[in-house]
Amino acid sequence: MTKITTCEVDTALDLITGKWKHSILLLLINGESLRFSELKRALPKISQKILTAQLRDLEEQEVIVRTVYPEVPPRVDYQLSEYGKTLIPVLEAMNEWGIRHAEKMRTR
Amino acid sequence: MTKITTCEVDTALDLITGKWKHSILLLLINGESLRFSELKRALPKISQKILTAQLRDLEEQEVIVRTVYPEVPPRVDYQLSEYGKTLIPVLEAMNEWGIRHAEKMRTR
DNA sequence: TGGTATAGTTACTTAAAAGATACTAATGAA
DNA sequence: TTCATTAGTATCTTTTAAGTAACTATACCA
Repeated sequence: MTKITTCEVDTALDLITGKWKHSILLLLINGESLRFSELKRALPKISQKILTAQLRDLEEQEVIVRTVYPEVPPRVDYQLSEYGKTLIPVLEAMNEWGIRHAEKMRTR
Repeated sequence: MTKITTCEVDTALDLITGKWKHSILLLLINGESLRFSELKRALPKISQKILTAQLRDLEEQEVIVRTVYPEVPPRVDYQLSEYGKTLIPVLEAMNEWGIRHAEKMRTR
């Protein structure tokens, strides 16, 4: 077994943490490709500024792909990159743990 | 496949995020049981206040166990609970992803 | 009598993340 | 000519997380 190191875990955490990033990722996992406005609608409480910032972060890490269509009004869509898909097992592990944890907290 | 939900992922994230929590967890995974002062030494830049706060959080979620020995000077040690050990696969998934990500970023 | 050790607490400050609100460019449609 | 649409920016404010520094209790040891 490879030893788990703080540093490598940090790297993965950076991509998932923040109030919104993992929600964005999950939408893109489940919904294929989504426009800016669709993400905004799916996360009604996020502000445009924050949504933009988070998307830019994810794009910079090459986890999502941003496609601009030269139309008016503008159209931009976001999808998980092939690379981003490698995050799915990580989110799955967290999801499974979360389900068990919720159950545990419910029955105590 | 179970659908990954924001809410369950959130639960797991809460336990791992913050500047120090996952480092504390990793120390306890690798080092069995550690005293407050040992954790402090292992994380030289954390303040006592924050270390206490993070440990209390983890204890409240039943992820770690706090044992007080009625001695003077006081002795308190912390260890992963059986339940806490169920987090190991989650950290492992993140660790593996982190290693691959580091490699990718290095070779681009 | 004063110093040392451990595991904290308390009160205050700073930095980082997030939020609110108003604004823009370009085009077509009424 | 004005309005609607989309994907943003720019500025300012608030909230949350983290950090700093000083203080405490208790017993032992010199």
